[in-house]
Amino acid sequence: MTFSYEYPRAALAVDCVVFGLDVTDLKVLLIQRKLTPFQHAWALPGGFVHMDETVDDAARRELEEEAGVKDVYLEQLYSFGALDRDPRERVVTVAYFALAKLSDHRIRAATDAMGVGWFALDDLPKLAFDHQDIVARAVERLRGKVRYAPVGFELLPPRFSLTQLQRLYEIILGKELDKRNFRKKILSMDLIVETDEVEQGVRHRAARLYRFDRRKYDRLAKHGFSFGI
Amino acid sequence: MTFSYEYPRAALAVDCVVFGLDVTDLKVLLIQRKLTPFQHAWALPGGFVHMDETVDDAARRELEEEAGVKDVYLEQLYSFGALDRDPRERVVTVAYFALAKLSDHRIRAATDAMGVGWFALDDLPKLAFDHQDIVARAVERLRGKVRYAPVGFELLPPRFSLTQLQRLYEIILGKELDKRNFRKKILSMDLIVETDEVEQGVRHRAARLYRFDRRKYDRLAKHGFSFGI
DNA sequence: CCAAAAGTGTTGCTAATACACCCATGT
DNA sequence: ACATGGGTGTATTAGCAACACTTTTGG
Repeated sequence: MTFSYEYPRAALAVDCVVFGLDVTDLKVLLIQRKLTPFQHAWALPGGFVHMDETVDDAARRELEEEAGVKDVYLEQLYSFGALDRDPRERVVTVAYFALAKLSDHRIRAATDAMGVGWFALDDLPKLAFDHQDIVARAVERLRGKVRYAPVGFELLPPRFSLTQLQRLYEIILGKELDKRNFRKKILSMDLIVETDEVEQGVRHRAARLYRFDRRKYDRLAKHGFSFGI
Repeated sequence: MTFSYEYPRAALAVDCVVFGLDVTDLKVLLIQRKLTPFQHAWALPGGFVHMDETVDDAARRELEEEAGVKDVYLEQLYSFGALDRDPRERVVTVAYFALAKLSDHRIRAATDAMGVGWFALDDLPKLAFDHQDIVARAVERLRGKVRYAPVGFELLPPRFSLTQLQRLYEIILGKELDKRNFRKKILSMDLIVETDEVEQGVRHRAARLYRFDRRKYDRLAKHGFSFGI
C-alpha cells in the first residue's frame, strides 16, 4: 500500500434509496435535480461526503437536507465505482438503503416541497446517473432482507393491523400469502404484541392493532433465533 | 447535490479479505507492511484506487500485486468510512471478500514470498488500521452466505469428497453436521456430480470425488431454486 | 487382522401448506 | 340487510433431526 497525496482523487459521494409503503405500492423517494448534469431529471437524494463527517453521517445529513427525512432505518447498501458514472469526473458513491414510515408527518411534509416525490417502483421516471442500478440493487436487498430480518416494521406506523403487515409482505415479495398461515406464523414468533386499540374510520369490522416488540426480538436474536417469513 | 472540485477529498482505497480453507481451519491471507504507519504490522492486502480503474478492478489488481492472488471469487463486502481509520489522513476504503482455493499452486507460491501468510481466524495477529473490523464483517458475511448460496465450492479444489465438503461447512458454521443427513441433502440438490475419480494416498477406504456443476446451479437458480444448508 | 474413514435407510417429529366459513361493524 | 374485511381450525404433506452398522482399503 503506497501513500498518494500527489495523485488526483476521485470524489466521494453518498446516495440514498428511501423506501416507503403506500397502501398498495412500494415507493421510492426521489428529488428533482436543479443543476447539470441531468438538470431537472429525477435522482436519488445524495451528495458529496465532507472531510469532517463519516460516510454514514453524510448519508444521514443529505437525507435530511435534501428530503427532510430523519430518524429512519438506514444501512449501507453497496458502493458504485464505475469510471463513467458521473459525466463530469470520477465520482465513487456509497449507496444507502432506508426504510421510512410514510405515516410520519415529517416525511409527508417534505414530500410537499417542490422537487421531491414518492414514486411507485414500477413507475419510476428515468433516473440520473446510474441511479437505476442503485435502486435495482436496493430492491433486491429489501426483498432478501424482509425474509430473515424484522425490518418490515420500519415501513409501518407504530401500531398496525395484521392485514397491513401481511399486505406489506405481499407487496415486497410480490406474491400473495395465506391469511391464516401468515397470522399463525407471525404470532407464533412472539415478536408483535396486541394493543388495546383498533383501526379507526373503516366501514367494516375494525382490525385490532399490534406493535412490534423490539426487546423481545433482541432477546430472541441473542439466542440464535431466526426470523423467517 | 453540489459539485466540489475545490474541496479537499478523502483518499479512496480497497482492502481484501481472502479466505482459504486449510484441512482444519479457515484462514485469512495477510501481508506484512513495509511502510509506516503500522510498519511491520500485518494487514489486509489493499491499496489506493487509481483514477483509470473501477473500484472492483482496483481490488483485483491489488490482490494480484500484493499477494499473487488471481482468478478468485471476489465480491464487494462493505465500505468503511470512519474519520480516523487511517492516522495519516482521511481514507475511505471499499472492502472486498474473496474465496481462494488453497490447492491452487499460484496462491501457494505467493504464500512463500516474505511478508505474506495465511492465518487461522482464531489466531490472527494484531492488525493494522481497522482491519480487525473488516475481517469480522467478512466472517459474518461468509457464514451467512454459505447457507444460501453455493460459494463454499470456491474454497475447495475442483474435485472433492463429500467429507471434505461437509468439513468445510462444519468449519465455517462452527458446528458439527450429521453425515447421513448432509449427504442426503447435498445430493438431493443435484448440484454436484460424481466423477470417476477417488481420493489418492489415504490409508483407508478412498472416497469418491465429486465436482460442482455450475450449469445445473445456474439453471435451477433461474427457476427460483434456493440453495440451503 | 486392525485401524480408519466411507458409505448407507428408517422413523418420529415439526413445520409448511392448503383450504372455507362465520363474525363484527358501518352505512 | 348488505357489503366489507376481520378473524379462526384442521388435515395433509414435506422436510428435518436423530440414530448405528457394514464396507473398503492400506499398512
